[in-house]
Amino acid sequence: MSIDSTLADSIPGDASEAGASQSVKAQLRLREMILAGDLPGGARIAELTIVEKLGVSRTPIRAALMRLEQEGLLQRLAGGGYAVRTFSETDVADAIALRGTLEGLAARLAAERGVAPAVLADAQACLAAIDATLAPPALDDEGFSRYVALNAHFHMLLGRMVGSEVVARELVRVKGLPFASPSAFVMVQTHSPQARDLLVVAQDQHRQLLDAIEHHEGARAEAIMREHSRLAQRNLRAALSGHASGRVHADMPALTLIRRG
Amino acid sequence: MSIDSTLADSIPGDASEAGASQSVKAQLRLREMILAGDLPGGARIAELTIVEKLGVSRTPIRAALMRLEQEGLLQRLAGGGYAVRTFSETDVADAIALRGTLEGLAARLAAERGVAPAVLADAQACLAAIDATLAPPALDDEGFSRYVALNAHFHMLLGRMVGSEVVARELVRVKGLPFASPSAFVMVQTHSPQARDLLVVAQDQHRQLLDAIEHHEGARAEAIMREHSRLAQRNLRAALSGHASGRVHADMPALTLIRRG
DNA sequence: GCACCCGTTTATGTATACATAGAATTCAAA
DNA sequence: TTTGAATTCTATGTATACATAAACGGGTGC
Repeated sequence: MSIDSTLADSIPGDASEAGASQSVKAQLRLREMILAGDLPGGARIAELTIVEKLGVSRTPIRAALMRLEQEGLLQRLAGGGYAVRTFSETDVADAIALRGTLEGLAARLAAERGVAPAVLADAQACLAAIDATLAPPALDDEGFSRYVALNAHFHMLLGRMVGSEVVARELVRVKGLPFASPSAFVMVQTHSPQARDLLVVAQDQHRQLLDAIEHHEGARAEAIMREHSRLAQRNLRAALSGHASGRVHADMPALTLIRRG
Repeated sequence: MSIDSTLADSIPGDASEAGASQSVKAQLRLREMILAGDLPGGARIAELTIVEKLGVSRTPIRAALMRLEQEGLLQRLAGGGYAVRTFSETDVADAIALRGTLEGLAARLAAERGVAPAVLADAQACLAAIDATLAPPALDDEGFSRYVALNAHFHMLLGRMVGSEVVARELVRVKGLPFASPSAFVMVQTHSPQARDLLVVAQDQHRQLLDAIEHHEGARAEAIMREHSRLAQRNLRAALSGHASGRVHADMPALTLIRRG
């Protein structure tokens, strides 16, 4: 089971900077800068500024900017050029709901059409690994990190369970937004006492989902995934209240882009 | 009520070629060529070929190709470059289901959150116009064309009824594929006796949708939109059987891109 | 002192030249 | 004749020069 492959998709070629084309490197570095808050939300992005910051010419920069716009991180301005997009609290909630809806569709289709045994086995193995991670009564930071990676992997496998290329594609797109990803706000709860319990609940939903899919229970599978996405909504709210109280979490750079309304 | 504005969105700036930037013009012309079958499905697209065909330089061509890939009409090849994407029958069905699911989400959100009276009034006016179009007992080609335009307008208004920018955005994206649009295969049925009846059914669903939204009946609104999208599935099947029998409809250029499995 | 106009500057849009990697073709040798 | 290797050609990735439009600032006139 290749967990690391989770990180590699959505970017053409390898995600590591070595050997990647200039435009991909620029895309990665720009995204990093945006998420790190180096380019604050709403700030106008001028090509020439980026050129002298990254040291590559305008052509690959332009390509990277176009892709980041498609990704949803940038916004075209009226007179040309881009700005770092900001998101209202409602935007984030809607993005999570959108992901839940799409994952619900994916789950239903997988249940109705059946799933290749190999993928199903991968999913079972992934859930077993999550169980192992959740075994200790209290989790350290490394345990949470492991959970995040495995959780992302499981949700990626859901994309593989859908027979549909079209749906899988759109699913990847929606998960692209930094805070719409399945494990976006998990780290925020790390230091709360109920943190592990939330993950236990999530993991149970994972198991029920697989059970529903295996028994071709489409409606049940869909309902589970929708409800599953509401865990992210809860974590979002927790993250934002932490944000309001001034505690900006280093693990959650995307919080910078969320404007409180 | 500006019906024509329906056609203009999804393209930055004005859709008419005059005054548009070279890259937008190239994008429009390329899409036209693909849909017309000038660039057959699966064919590799070389930048230089397009350059000499359209007479603009590589830079705007590259931008246009990137956008068309994002739109779903082109596919990146492994060694760089693009190919005209083809779609299986299942792909098309999935795309329609995907649209139905997203429109269902939009309808539910609209119902739950409420809709601005002005937009609701626009929608009512649109439905009245459709009623007028469907009034005669038999429809000529011009009547069907009118229906298609009004139907597209109504579905566009659904995007405006969602409070959510994020959802509306994704909805536009999904409707971008030529055969996933709400009135994609309507014209195919033109010469069948039950053609008008299908539109009457669709229009009734429109009315029930608005009723559900006005009464904040979220689940009902969602269910209606999902079922509504199944009309397109039916039309798709009819179109493909016509396609199989050799009758290629001039009104349905997108059929060229669908490969029969 | 304020407003308007003109020039300058800076941004993006476009064209094109150069570099490099991959594919295809051709020639030679077995 | 077939296979392999080398060369050439072609396609994309990259850099940069040029054009144009918009915005900012300064100057002048009222």
